[in-house]
Amino acid sequence: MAPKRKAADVGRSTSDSKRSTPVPDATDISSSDEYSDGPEDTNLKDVVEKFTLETFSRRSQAQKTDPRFGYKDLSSLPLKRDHYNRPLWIEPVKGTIILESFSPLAPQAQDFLTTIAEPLSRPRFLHEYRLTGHSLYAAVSVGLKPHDIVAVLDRLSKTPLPESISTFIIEFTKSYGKIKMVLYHNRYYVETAEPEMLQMLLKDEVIGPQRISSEEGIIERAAPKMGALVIPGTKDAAGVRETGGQTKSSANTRNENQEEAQDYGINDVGEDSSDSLTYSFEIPPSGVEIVKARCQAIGCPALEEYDFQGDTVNPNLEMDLKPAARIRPYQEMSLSKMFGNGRAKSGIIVLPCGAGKTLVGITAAATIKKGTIVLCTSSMSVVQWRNEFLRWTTIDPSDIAMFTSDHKDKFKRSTGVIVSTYSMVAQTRARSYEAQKMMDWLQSREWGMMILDEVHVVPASMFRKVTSAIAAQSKLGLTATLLREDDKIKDLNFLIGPKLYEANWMELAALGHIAKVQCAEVWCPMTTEFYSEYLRESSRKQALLYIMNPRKFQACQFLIDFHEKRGDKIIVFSDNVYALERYALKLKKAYIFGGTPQNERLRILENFQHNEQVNTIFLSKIGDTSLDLPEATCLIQISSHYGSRRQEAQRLGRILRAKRRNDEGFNAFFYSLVSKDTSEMNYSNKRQAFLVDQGYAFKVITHLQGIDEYEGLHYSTPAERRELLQEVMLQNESKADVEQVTDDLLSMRTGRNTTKKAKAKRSAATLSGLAGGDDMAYIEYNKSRNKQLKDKAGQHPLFKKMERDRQRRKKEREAAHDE
DNA sequence: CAAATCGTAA
DNA sequence: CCGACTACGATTTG
Repeated sequence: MAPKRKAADVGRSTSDSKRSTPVPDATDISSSDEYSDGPEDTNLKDVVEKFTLETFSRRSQAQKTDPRFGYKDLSSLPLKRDHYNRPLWIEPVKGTIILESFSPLAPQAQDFLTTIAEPLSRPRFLHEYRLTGHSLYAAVSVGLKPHDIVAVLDRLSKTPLPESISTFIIEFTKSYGKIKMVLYHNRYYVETAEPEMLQMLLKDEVIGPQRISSEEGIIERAAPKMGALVIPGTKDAAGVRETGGQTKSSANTRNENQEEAQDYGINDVGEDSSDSLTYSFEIPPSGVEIVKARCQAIGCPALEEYDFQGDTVNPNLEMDLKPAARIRPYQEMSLSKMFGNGRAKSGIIVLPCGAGKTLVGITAAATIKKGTIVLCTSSMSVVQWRNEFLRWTTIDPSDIAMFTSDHKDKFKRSTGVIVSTYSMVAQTRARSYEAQKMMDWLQSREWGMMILDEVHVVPASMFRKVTSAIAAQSKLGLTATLLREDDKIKDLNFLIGPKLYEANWMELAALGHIAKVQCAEVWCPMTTEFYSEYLRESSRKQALLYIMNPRKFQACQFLIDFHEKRGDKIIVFSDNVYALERYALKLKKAYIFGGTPQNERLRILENFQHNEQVNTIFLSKIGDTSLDLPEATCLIQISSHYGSRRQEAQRLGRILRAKRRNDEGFNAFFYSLVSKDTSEMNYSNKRQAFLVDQGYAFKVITHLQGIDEYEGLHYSTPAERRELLQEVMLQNESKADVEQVTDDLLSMRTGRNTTKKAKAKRSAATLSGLAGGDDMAYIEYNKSRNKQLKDKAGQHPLFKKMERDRQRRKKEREAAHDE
């Protein structure tokens, strides 16, 4: 049986001809009975396989393929006569599209490609995209028609569009975007433009029963049009621009490029022909999740759209952008994708940090003018969102409320904007009385839109609950980096919606919306003392060694000094708190980490921003997300966590919004200090992958110009370095000590052997859990026991260590305070 | 305010 | 492929 399945699988694994493969092929032959068993069977299978179309094409390709190019060798494809006028290379096997970004058509092509394909890498000259199921889903959801996609691709391609690609597009989009989940007068409808699709849905075993059989039956409606909707803040709204006929018809403001683009058939949004009809049937609110899940399972995900203009049930919110507020072209572009057909689509907008994500969210809210809920990751950003709302819109301050652990406002009138955090809403544990009341209130009403800030955190198991917990008619996700190191990012397609827009960092930088950045990786050799220790140690201690590498310290010191003299404001990042502290103290700079009290943080940041004397601060990874950093112009990274691309991007984002960015020749600087020949190099490469794909070039600096003549470097004598090494090793040993001891402690206390030794550093309360203490009495016992143990702190090495940590933190706080 | 607890990233 | 490991934030409670 096994070989048979194998053959079948091979037949099916063609990425392109998935559905169109005719049935009588290898599968059929091999499954006929006379060949099904016996030793020659496998032999025969091989023969049969050899003659399948798939193997054949694979082999013929393999023969021609230069191994250095792999599947990207396109040399066998015929070129069109005028290929030099056309900017695209389309590769038939994986759907990779290469764009020559120097082509005159590149700007239009780029708009088009970001809509239909996933940008993989966009360095300077050649941009790489890939057609995927998801990207096509996104494309049709903003209103593109499959045959238009094929036509435009063919027009832009240097080679005739591979058959496999056009089949792929047509086949995959056949079912996408056909089904819409519409909330109309506060009732949920499953809507489609094709009667056959409707019949199919009604016959479906899961979806069919959900239908509410009403006297209306199947409802026919005219498809919605953009109509008179104008996105506030755009030039249209201001009436500055003389509107041509086409601008009127689809109020996405077209810039010059797009008008040209028309010649190539790139008009991507809102071109529904006026006489089309839609068919829909009603389902109960409780069925929405079920139907969506089912639609996804049968391969035609339902789009969510909110006909907010027709919504008369939810009260309107009086809110408008202030007349002075102008949104930038790319923000406009992203919003036009969202409101393409006069309804609000759910989806995700990707803009780099500092490019005004908040304003996009606010403008969307001001367009819909319904109750809006904003979710962010920290309570800091809650406050910021509220302030931004007040800053950009005419909203009445009493109409915008916050819901965090210390603010539990409600708005007085019937509707408004509420800003909260994910954890507040996703919370499963006991809530305080107030919070519970608040949650009930949140869940009892319907929201016009849910804005999800930093949407890449949503796929985390806890946070994904918010999408179902709160009844919102449309969802807008905002993020700078739509990537995670796990593979949950694709879940967003169905939790929120497709990616509507993704900006190109380089382009924004060129236009001056974000700062230009020079990225450099500084390679610091290890000193011999440190390197010999490095070679001997286990990986964890190695990390400390390469972070504390004296040469790296010197490089850091040198760079700080160099940039301070240039008048830059510098942020130094270190994920390792110990190193952070050592560096900062040695260089006499302020530093902030998790243990720094709130008021202290504010004071330091305040000084950093306004005090001429304070030009450098050290931050732990606290600075990645939850700190409202004043603008900096230079960033130095001395240690970082594993290979987090998102973190790297986020950190870079800290210098993108520099106010001086439009000064002539202004550059922001991003340094990554790496100890040579250590595992740090690997991490560093991984981390940079995203930025490199965005088009940033990392320069490698092996020797800092002028560092030799620099006076007053720390650790310039062997004696100093030995001292440092000793300290570092001591730090190591104390940690190693604790692990050893706790190991013993655990086995002693649990009577179990040490399979769980890694958990040993947890608090004693957890130990009771490990011991199998499930019944309450035992836990209680352990609690009091814990107290006893705690009281004895100082006697046992574990508690000595804990005590030391406490003391250290206290001291740090004091030290920071004195500063 | 500190501690406990849970959740997150990678 | 799953669990390393550590630092951190938010919330609630005492």
